[in-house]
Amino acid sequence: MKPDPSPVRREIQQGRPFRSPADEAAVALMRTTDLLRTALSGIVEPAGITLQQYNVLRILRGSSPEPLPTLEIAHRMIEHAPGITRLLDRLEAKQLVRRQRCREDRRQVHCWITPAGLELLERLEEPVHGEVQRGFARLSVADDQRLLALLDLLRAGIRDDPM
Amino acid sequence: MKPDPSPVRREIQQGRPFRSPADEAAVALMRTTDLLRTALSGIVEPAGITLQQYNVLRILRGSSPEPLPTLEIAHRMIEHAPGITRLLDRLEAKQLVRRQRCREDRRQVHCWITPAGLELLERLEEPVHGEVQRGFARLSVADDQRLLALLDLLRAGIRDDPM
DNA sequence: TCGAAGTAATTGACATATCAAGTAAAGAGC
DNA sequence: GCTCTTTACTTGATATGTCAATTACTTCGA
Repeated sequence: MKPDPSPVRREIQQGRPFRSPADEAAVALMRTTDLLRTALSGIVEPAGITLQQYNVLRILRGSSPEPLPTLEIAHRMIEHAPGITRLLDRLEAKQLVRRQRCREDRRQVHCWITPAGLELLERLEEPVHGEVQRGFARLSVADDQRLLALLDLLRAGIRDDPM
Repeated sequence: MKPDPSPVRREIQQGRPFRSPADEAAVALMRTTDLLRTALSGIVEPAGITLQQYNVLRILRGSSPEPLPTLEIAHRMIEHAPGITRLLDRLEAKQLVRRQRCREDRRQVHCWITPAGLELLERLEEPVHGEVQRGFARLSVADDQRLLALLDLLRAGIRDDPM
């Protein structure tokens, strides 16, 4: 009797087994994140911002009332974002952030979150948190921490592999 | 003495702690996947295709020599892809897939991978597998399986939460 | 203090993604 | 066989992402 293919293999209807557990975990990782992103986008986008824009607002709230220079925001983002300037253009157009060229170093542009931005974040806080809680409902707190530890290891491995 | 902030918190320079372990794991998940995607894109894109296109080619190789209808490919993709038609347009332009309207059901369009597509996949096979192995080098096989199990649980939770 | 090198951010050209509407064919019900 | 619904895409409009080149400013080093 054939062994049951794993959940990931069933989901993507892959006939052959994966070449290694790491390959299977890599696919599972991307699928899972895609699902999570889709779920969170579904909460954040009705409010008129993308998940990345939401992330930028949270970063700016974190430093507020201090401003952050543009590229510092890019560095702190969850997902690598080369289009940071235009992303900020859009947030500024929606009046959710304010920008001003820095006086001490005139190459930099400082960004702040506006009161409207703070208010929007506040409105989204509970729904986003709730969605994450529901998504993770089947994992215990210990599971969350195991997952976290594995992901930390993985990031360390990906980063210092010579690409 | 202050407790050391977790790796994720240090990476995104977040001052305040996360609201729950699940929230922190969600951020870690997105960061980790972004890193992995970037690393894999770095291997696949020099060959002239995106990671999503690579994924489509692998799906078509999986079913080859049988063709797959367009939307069936979309269903099997790792990452949800509404732009499947144009994605296939690009692969067809590169002569990596071939399409033909289905005779039995003329609404469907059948897609095959071409010999050039198969050859490209073969060239990328080792580098991609190698990159995954190196990235996962710090995790044991048992770790890979733990990670996989946690991700399977998580996907199940995200899917049947009423969004 | 002058030029070379480095940084911070912007811009332009182009590729890709997203969403809503449209088209064509198949199937279901009478 | 004739409408109605559903399915399987396709298309157009628009937003967003990506990469390379450019501008403006600072810093470093002789």
